[in-house]
Amino acid sequence: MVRTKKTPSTTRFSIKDVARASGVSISTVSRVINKFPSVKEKSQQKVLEVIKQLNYQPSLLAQRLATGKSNVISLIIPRYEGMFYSFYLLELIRGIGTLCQVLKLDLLLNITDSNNRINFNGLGGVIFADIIGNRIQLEEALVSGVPVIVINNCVTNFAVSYIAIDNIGGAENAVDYLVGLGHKNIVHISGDLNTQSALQRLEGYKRSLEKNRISFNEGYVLKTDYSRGQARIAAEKILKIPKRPTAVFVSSDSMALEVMTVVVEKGLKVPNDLSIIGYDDNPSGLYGPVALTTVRQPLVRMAEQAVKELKVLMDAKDKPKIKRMLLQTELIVRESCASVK
Amino acid sequence: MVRTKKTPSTTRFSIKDVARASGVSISTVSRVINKFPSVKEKSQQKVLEVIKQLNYQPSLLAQRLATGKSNVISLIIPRYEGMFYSFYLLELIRGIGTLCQVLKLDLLLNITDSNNRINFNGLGGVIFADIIGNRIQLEEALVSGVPVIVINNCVTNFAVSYIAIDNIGGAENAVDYLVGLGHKNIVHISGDLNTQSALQRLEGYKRSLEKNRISFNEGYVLKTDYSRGQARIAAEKILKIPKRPTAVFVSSDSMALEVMTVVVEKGLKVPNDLSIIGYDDNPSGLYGPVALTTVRQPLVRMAEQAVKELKVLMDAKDKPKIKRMLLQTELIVRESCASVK
DNA sequence: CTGAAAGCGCTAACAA
DNA sequence: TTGTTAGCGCTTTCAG
Repeated sequence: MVRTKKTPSTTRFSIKDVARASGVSISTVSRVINKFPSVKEKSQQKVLEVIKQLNYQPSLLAQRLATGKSNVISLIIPRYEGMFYSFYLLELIRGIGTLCQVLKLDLLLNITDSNNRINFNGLGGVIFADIIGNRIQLEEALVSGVPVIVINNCVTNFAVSYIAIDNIGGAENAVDYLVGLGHKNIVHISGDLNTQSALQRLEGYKRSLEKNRISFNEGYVLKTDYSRGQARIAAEKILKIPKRPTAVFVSSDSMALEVMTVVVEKGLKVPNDLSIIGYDDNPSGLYGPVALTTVRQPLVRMAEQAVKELKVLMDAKDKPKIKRMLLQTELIVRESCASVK
Repeated sequence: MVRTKKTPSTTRFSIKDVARASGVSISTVSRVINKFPSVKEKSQQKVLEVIKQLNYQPSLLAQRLATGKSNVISLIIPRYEGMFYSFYLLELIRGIGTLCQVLKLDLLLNITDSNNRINFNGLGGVIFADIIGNRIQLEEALVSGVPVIVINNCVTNFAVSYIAIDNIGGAENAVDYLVGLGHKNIVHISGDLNTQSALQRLEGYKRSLEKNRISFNEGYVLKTDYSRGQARIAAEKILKIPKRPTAVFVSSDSMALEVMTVVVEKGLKVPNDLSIIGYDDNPSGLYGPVALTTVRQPLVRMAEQAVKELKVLMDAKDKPKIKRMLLQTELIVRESCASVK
């Protein structure tokens, strides 16, 4: 029976049209599309020609439905205030997006908070760009059975693969560097301690002190929410400490820059009056009164690794075992730290 | 005939399972899913219950294939060097992503250059985040018939809706402001003149000069590729101009910051020795020796407008007519410009 | 108010 | 090497 003609959002040709126009069966067209070697040269030629002529593109929808496998992956981004104010996310998207293009994966973006049920049905895989505030989604993803990979967070309470950055080591190196320059009076401006990164950087700070036999002073840890405003407050506090610290390890570059600004405002000099070391290798660290010494995280590499690993999970026949990777940071020495005698 | 069981990437329940478990037909389940009013209270209850129990989620793929309409939109991002070094893109993604979530649109990300054929089949709509280097894709999209909207570029040679920012006006205002402060000797550091934005900002600069009866001097336009490196070179050239300019209008904040750094390095003062005005309202403009006066673009609003407009196109029964919108900028006065007597 | 059945565009046995 | 056909999971007439 003839059905009323549908009006698809984009009126295009289907495999049937191609088959008809090239005088072969649908299957043959399908074979050509999927590059089966068994198609006779001649038929292939003809089909390819028609495809070009009609400007035909196979419907991904139908392909996926038929094969039962999807090459769509979703990048799940927490709708977290700080998220869009770091350049972290952009680097991530760049890394993931670029690699997806190469691997012929479709990248779906999902900016979401915990109130949002997301439909994992039909997804080939999922990447969580951090999981702050998205634990529920992670749980649901896991239950649904899609391949999942978590980025930038060492998730221990779920059986899931992750790829993160060695924040503890990075922070430890940074403080070690300061100690190496002769500093003993080192404060730390921490980020939002609800985030794992801030927690780990604080831990790295402590470890370095301990290793270097410098006693840890609770009052030397200034807590912030990663915002510039709180960085400013912290900086002012630091400058009021009786025996003024000679160095500060700041949990993010943007905060470090704010600290630098405050210091300069007070008529003091960086690095002579205060050495500052940041974290992130944010490009804007190159501006400011003096170029910021900082810790670089391999964000793009982390992103790419995540996609590669996800692809492995997606292609795996049987359930592969969980992988947990930690990427190392790199100390970027510029001009905001001086040695002290 | 019984087929070999498929192994879909995610093994989940189908509408059939729900139908069976609730003792109704597939159609009834479908009606419940789609909130048809004609379903008997009792059946509905039962179905809903089973759905919850099985944790069933309808396959978007199948839905789309069956209805012939897709609520997937693709954001096409040129793989353009500068793209990922501005915060433009992040703001865009934030605006678009957030609104998509609200409107229940799936957002696909497509980072691509002109070598890449993208499959518009199955897409509900397309947004071009600028079209530098993606003219071919735009053309193909238009041919394919998907609803298209272009952002940040006044495309005149294609019959397509766009929503862009009034760069000419923004630049003109900036220079007017400088003139208002008494400056007559104003240079311009332009961006990559292959981009429309740079071209328009240059145009705005010229218009302001003309309007204010200041003669235009070709040598007062320093051309760059929007990079910091070239900004530095430009800044050095400016400082060598015999009768030193008193103000500079820079085509981007990041370049303006570099100029500021150079000026400070030479032992000069901003804004007393040189007034600087940027463009973008990049958050990092708040750091640096002095807070940067700049031109703010309504990026998030532009992004949201684009999605809204695209939705209109997607929902339209008949072909709606082309819309072209220009959003106004806002001058953000901070401390990098001084008046001159 | 509900069910049967066709069909969306494609893939993948199976048979020829 | 190719065509036939069932079926992916859903929507949508059409009949009841």
